[in-house]
Formats: sequence, C-alpha cells, structure tokens
Amino acid sequence: MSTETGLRERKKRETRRRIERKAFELFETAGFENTTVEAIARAAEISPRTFFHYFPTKEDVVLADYADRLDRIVEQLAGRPEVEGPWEALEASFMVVATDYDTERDLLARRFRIMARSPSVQARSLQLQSGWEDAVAEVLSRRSGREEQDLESRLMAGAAMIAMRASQRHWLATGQEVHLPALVRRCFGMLAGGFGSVH
Amino acid sequence: MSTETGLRERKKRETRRRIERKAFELFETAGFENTTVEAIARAAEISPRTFFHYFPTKEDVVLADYADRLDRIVEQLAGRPEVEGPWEALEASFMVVATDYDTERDLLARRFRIMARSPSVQARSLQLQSGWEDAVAEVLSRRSGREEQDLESRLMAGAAMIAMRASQRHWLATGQEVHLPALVRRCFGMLAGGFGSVH
DNA sequence: ATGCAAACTTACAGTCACTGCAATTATTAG
DNA sequence: CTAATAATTGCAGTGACTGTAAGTTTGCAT
Repeated sequence: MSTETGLRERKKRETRRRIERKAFELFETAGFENTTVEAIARAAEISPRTFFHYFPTKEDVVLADYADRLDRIVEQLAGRPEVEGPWEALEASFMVVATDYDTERDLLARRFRIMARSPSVQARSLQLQSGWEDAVAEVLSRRSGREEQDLESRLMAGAAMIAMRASQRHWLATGQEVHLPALVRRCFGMLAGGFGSVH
Repeated sequence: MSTETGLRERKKRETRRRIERKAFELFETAGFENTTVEAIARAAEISPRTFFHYFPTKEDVVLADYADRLDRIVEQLAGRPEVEGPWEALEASFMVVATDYDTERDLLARRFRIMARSPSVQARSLQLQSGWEDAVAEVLSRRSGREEQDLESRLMAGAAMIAMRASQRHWLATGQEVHLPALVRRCFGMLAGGFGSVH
C-alpha cells in the first residue's frame, strides 16, 4: 500500500520531493525569508498555485516529515503496555522514534539550521509541538483512566516535549558531535529524578 | 519616570490603550481572524499605518503585556540570591510575578480565550515563550558559572515554562475556578519531585 | 509669542503569502 | 476509445506588513 504504483501517485511523490529538494537548496543559499514561493515554484517547475496543493504553508516544506515523526510517537505511546508507568511509556515511545534520528542526521541538521535562522519556521515548529503535546496529554489522561485531561498528564506531556527540544538545541549548539538519542535519554533521566535535589 | 507627564507621552499611551480596547472588543465579537487591521484602525480612529507604529503584528495587540510579564520573571531571576538552588530561584521568581495573576484575572481570561481560538495568536505566544525560555536558560547557565548554555539549564528553563503553560491550560479548561498560582506551585512541585516514581 | 527641530501621523505604492474559482490537461477505469 | 476523476494552472482578490516621503503636532529655546 505504500507502493501504490500508479503513474499518478508516482508523479505526485516525485513532484513533492522536487519541491522539497529545491526549496531546501534555496533556503540554504538565500535564506528562508528571502525565498519566495514563486521562486520555489519556478525552481521546481510548477506553478505557484500548485505549490499550495502540496504544502499548506511555506514553513511546512521544512517541517512536513518532522510532523510525521511526532505522529509516530503518539502512535507508539498508544500501543505501550498498561503496566508501564506513564513516564516510562513516554520515554520508550520516544526512543523508538529517536533511533532513526541517527540515520537521518544530516537531513535533521539541515532542517534545524534553517529553522534556527528563521523565526516563522520556528513558530510553526512550536505550533506543531504544541499540538503534539496536547495529543500526548490526551493519551496519558486516558491511560490513567480519566475522561478529561488532568494537570499531571499535561505537565508530563509538556516535559517530554521539552526534553526533546532541549536536546535538539543542545545538539545543534554543540555542533552535532554528541549522539542525539543519548541527550534525549539524559533529559528524560533528569526529569525522572526531579529538580528538587539540584544545588 | 513612569509618570512622564508630557502631552506627547500621554497621547501615545491613550492611543495605545484605545487600540487595545477596541481590538479586544472586535476580536471577541467577530473573532481574531475575521478582524482586519483596517477595522481596528477605523475603530481606534487612526490610520492603518499608524497601527503598525504601535504594534509590530496584529497578534501582539493580544500579547504585548504578557511579554512584559515574562521579562519581569527574568529580571526577578537575575536578582535572586546565589545560595538558592536554581529550581528554587526559578520557582520564587515565578511566584513573585504570578501573584498579580490574581488581580488581573479577568484580563488574563479574556486574553487566553482569544488565544485559545486563534492559531496565529497561539503561535506568537509560543514564540514569545520560547524566547523567554532561552533568556532563562542563559541566566541559569551563568548562575552555575558557565560560559555557554548547558543541557540542564536549558531543560530546567523549558520545564519552568511548561509548568506555566500546563497551569494556564488547566486553569482555562476547568473554568478558572482554581487559584492559578496554586496550580503553578503544584506543577513546580511535581517537577521538583520528578516523574520517576509515578505509576 | 515665534520659530525651529524632533516626534508623530498619514497616504501611497508595493511585496508576499495564501485562497477560491473556473478552465484546462493528464490519468485511470471500463 | 470514452467517460469519470484527479491534478495543474491562470486569474483575480484579500490581508498583513514595509519603505518612503510629505504633512501635522509637540517641545523648547529665544
């Protein structure tokens, strides 16, 4: 099913890739803000109007598959065994997805670099994360048998997101020399232990 | 000095207030997205161009003094005694500012309601929070004698922000019946204790 | 008071992201 | 081959935001 071999599907996938590839190139050379959708369209040999059939906003070209990754974490979480504590389950879900952080390190770094330099992409990324946070809070609440989201589930979901974000920034700031999943694990560890004892 | 009694200053303050007041009314009746800057300008009896001399974006009308509040937290933090642990200092800084959450409860609720219904205001709010998070991480890093931001400072800053956000959302979702500062305190408490023991 | 400088407001023209619509072209299924 | 379906495109429009230059108001020194 992921190998829908129709001509139509294939063309669409190719066009989408072409847009992404060209857009990234332009973003990296000219900067995100200085690259117009028209320029991307020209480079990808489509009309400007068509661009918006593929991506809802210019920002989403950078973040599309980042969003997919977030969705996968939620899926993982929903499938964790009930006996696990919520934080445990959260960490495990994360780590499953974080594993392929390593195989796509370069793409990841490119994305982050573009994001780091353009406020609007950052904003969109935060928005995605926030939606994700909400979804996680929902799953965690259900897990603990509640109808409505409780404070602790919200907090935990947010904390997990922060673990991810702090890791990302640190990873970027230190020149990507460290293993990203290891950073994530350390963050989860600190949050598990709590800040009360830190002096 | 806050009572600059020149005519010029007074007029500016009045205009700014008038924009805010009218804009809020329009946002609440018609919705943020359905309110154009032109309409706000008309209601506030200024030209559309002038609007942008007062607020950089439409979103900032809703969030301007929220940003101020965030700045004050950072100021507080910078002034905390060195003997305090970082998390302690962070909580204390928060609580100082959170105190007047209570006196401005209505304004706060209005702001949150507008925000909750309009993605772009949410996005802008997240952006502000993210900038704030970075500033806090910076102060915390200095505090622990580092030149560059370390992972733990970043994480702690993020966690504090999440404490704030989770509290806000919970407060809104439960109909503002609970004391907001109390929620914040509970969140800080949970993060101090850590999630490791939760089952 | 008066006149000059600085600050504030405004009109105008322009850029750019994004949308709805309707016409055109390409792909598919029968 | 043909009819239905999906993708692409052009076009006209909206709305946020910016630079610029000209007009208006306020502050201040004389």
